[in-house]
Amino acid sequence: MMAAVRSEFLKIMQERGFLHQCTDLEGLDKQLLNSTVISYNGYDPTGPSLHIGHLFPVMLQRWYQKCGHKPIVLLGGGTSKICDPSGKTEIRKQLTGAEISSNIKTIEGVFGKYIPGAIMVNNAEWLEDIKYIDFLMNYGHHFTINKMLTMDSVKLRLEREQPLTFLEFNYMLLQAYDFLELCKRYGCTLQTGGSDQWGNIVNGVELIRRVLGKESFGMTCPLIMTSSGAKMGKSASGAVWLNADMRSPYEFYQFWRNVEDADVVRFLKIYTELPMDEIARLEKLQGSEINEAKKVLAFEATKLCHGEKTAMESAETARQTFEEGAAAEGLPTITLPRTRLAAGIPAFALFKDAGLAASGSEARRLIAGGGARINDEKVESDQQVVNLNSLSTDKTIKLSAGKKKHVLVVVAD
RNA sequence: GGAGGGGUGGCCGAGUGGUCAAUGGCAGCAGACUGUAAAUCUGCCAUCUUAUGAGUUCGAAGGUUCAAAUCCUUCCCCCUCCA
Repeated sequence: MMAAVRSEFLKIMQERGFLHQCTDLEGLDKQLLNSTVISYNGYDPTGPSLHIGHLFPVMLQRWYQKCGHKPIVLLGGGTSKICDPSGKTEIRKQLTGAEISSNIKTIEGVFGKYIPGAIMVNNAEWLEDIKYIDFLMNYGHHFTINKMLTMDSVKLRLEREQPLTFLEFNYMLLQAYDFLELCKRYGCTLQTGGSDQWGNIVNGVELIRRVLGKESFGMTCPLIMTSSGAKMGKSASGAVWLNADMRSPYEFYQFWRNVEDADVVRFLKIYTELPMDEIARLEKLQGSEINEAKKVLAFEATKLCHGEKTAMESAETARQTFEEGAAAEGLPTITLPRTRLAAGIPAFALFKDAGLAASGSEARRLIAGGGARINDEKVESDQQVVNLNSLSTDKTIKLSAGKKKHVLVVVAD
């Protein structure tokens, strides 16, 4: 059983399911109790937005700040050029400098929302100018190949007989160096991360001890999977991004609204800031009542990401759409010129244009499978023509692919 | 450097001259059942064009053949063992 912790932060981590491993739980607890501790969590800007998978450490850092400590958000502008082999079975494509800096630009805003005022640094700042010989001389002797080979990230690749390049092999050294650098610059003594980061984190703690003779800590969160074993963050139509221009708040809301029963409570603890006793109350719900808990989850999570007003709008859109079967305004929308509609559009083409199918063929398949509806009426043929007569009284056409995906077509004069 | 094994659709993995756009599993999509859940059952699932259609696939390029993912040649890449 885990030792009883006394600091507010660790208590929260424990009861909400954030805690997986810690290099020295008691020691860290004491530090947190006695002083303001500075910690960091690294994010590699590998995409143009963070997605739900990133939210776990973000929430962790948010709590950390709330508990009166100082979180540093480290953007891996330098390390993402290398690709972390941790948790990956094969090499990922390398990013160019331009991609990385454009990613950083779009990602930064999200941190501002979740962890306002956090220190943000980019490790390119110190990694870019590293001199190879100097680096080897100063730090190379602190690492042994023997130990590096025992690291899961390395061992796994070797066992699976998948190539691990020297480039990737170096990732852990650079991450350890990051921690050391942040310790020197900001007095950072705690690194957090996902459980796949454990090896990298431990290396950093070790390096700090050897180089600075200073104690530091590492803490990881469990790898979050859905109950059915899927990785967090993907939905039917791809990653669930946090940036509103890549995934609308309504869709973000729907992602949470649609989680499996078995995940609701766990997600409430992690992805919302609802008090524990409130969560305990929701936990007691049974059967279809669980939908209430899902609504709370969806609303709270959306509120954190997109603000309360938007969350309410999303909830309302969902309510109208699913509980009233209406064509709610907040649904994703496409606009068509009146002339085009007047000329008549075959159903399959319209579904394609609305983004409900990736190609004409896919739209045909959807229609053939009986999953396509126009204004809630099943589309019988892909040749069925949609024209001005299809407009409902409020000048829109509601297209549905399956029961959950709806798009409104509005006409522009 | 030598010997051997291998590269097949998002992934795993069959197929070793025609019946192969390619068995099966996973993932995905849709339908039924439900609670906007899970499980289960059913259908779809390389791609594309308004289609009982089409040009293009089995690492790459050539060749043999009426006919190739399957045979031959060259090349690229990966793995194992030996040096």
